[in-house]
Amino acid sequence: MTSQAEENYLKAIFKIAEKENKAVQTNAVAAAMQTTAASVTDMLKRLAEKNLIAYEKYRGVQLTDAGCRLATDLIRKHRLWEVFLVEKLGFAWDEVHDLAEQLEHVQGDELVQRLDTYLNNPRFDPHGDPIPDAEGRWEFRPQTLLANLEPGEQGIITGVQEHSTAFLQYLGQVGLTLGVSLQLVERIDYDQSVRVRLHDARELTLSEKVSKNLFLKIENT
Amino acid sequence: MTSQAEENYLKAIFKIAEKENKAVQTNAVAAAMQTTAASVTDMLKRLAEKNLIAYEKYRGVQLTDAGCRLATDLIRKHRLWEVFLVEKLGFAWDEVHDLAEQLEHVQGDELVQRLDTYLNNPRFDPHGDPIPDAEGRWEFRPQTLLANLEPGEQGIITGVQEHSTAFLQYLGQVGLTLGVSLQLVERIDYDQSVRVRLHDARELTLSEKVSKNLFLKIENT
DNA sequence: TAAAATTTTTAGACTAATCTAAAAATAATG
DNA sequence: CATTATTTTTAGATTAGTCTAAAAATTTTA
Repeated sequence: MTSQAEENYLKAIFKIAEKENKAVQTNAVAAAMQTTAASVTDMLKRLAEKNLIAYEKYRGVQLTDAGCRLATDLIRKHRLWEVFLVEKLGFAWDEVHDLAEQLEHVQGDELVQRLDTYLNNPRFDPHGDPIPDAEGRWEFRPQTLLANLEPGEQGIITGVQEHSTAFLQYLGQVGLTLGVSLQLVERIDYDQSVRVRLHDARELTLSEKVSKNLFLKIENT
Repeated sequence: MTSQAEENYLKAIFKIAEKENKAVQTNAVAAAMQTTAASVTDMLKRLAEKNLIAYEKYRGVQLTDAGCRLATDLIRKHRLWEVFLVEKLGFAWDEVHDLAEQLEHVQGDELVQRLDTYLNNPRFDPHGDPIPDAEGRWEFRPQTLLANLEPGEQGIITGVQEHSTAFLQYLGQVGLTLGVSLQLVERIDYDQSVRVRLHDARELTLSEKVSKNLFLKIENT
């Protein structure tokens, strides 16, 4: 059996490993978990003992197949619960993370399977992140940052890079949510901000920061 | 903040206090929590420190108003989640206890409130137990044990005294669930077993044990 | 009401998870 | 390549929650 603390470490390691394709460093985990390197070292020993990670002193860690599977299951549960909270209970997309963080630790395969069915086997969560299936596989969906669009190109919002409450709330306020279609009108050379046109012809100016955190699926017009 | 362990103790104390109207004994808590008296004593000190119980050495405990409120909130959450699991996810009434036991510890007032609304503010859980409202109050519903019915009297099943999987499964197998209407045909003197007639004219013989664990609302015919 | 039985508490130890401070290993730099 | 700087690990403590075994308090019984 894995404790909640262990599960949280596994998830953190998985997410760091997703971005960098080298062994995950102790300090990176400490930063992600908001704790000290010493605590991380202790936990890494425990996880290695349980064969959930391959750990070599001073050399960083990698998830084993078992650890990777556990992490994937956690992410599956987290994202399914997020769908539930938004679709069924009517929470906003910036309100569900902390609740899902708790719900993902509830044990019960049957529960996850039934929840999945109840939600009609969603493949993406309310932030556009893919939901692993019962076998731990998930769908890859090609998407581009708004920052990489050429003027004139058009796309549908499919996800966010940053998940902060502030960013999600801002997007919600200006009417940018998943599925919204927009066209890049112009990129300002001076500060790399972008002017975009929405479906209803309304125009918005978005900072470079925003454009580098918003994913779109480019539409052929 | 209260830990899950603390919450479980509060709930156990609440449930024992519900039945006996004297101070709750250490050993009773130990039995309910399936642990030792020594562990209970340790926990009682912690809970007293937090003013959740009134504790006097060797004299047993009572919940304070704060402790009682916390216990009630937990029961509210537990029973709401049970409704969710049965009504929305299609679990059987004998499968939901352990899952609800985990879900009840998820923190978030907004979550509970929205869940309650989503489920149409149910007043009773799948076993017929009352669900406290957001203020901690619940509905009293007069009900009688099948064992106390007179021959000829008729009633609707409203709840169970015992919550064991075995009992619930047995009831399910013979078609006895909440809302089922039945009439007491005869009580056998020899072993106090009862013969009952269902709505569809089918007759069943139920042991004394069953009749002492099944609640009914008597119907005036 | 004194002895026996029961209940409860204390004492001391253990594990998981965390911390700070110091030591050790690795990486970076002049 | 020797010396900093950084990263990581160890050492030693702390807290919550649990345990066993023994001591203390209370209750029951003769």
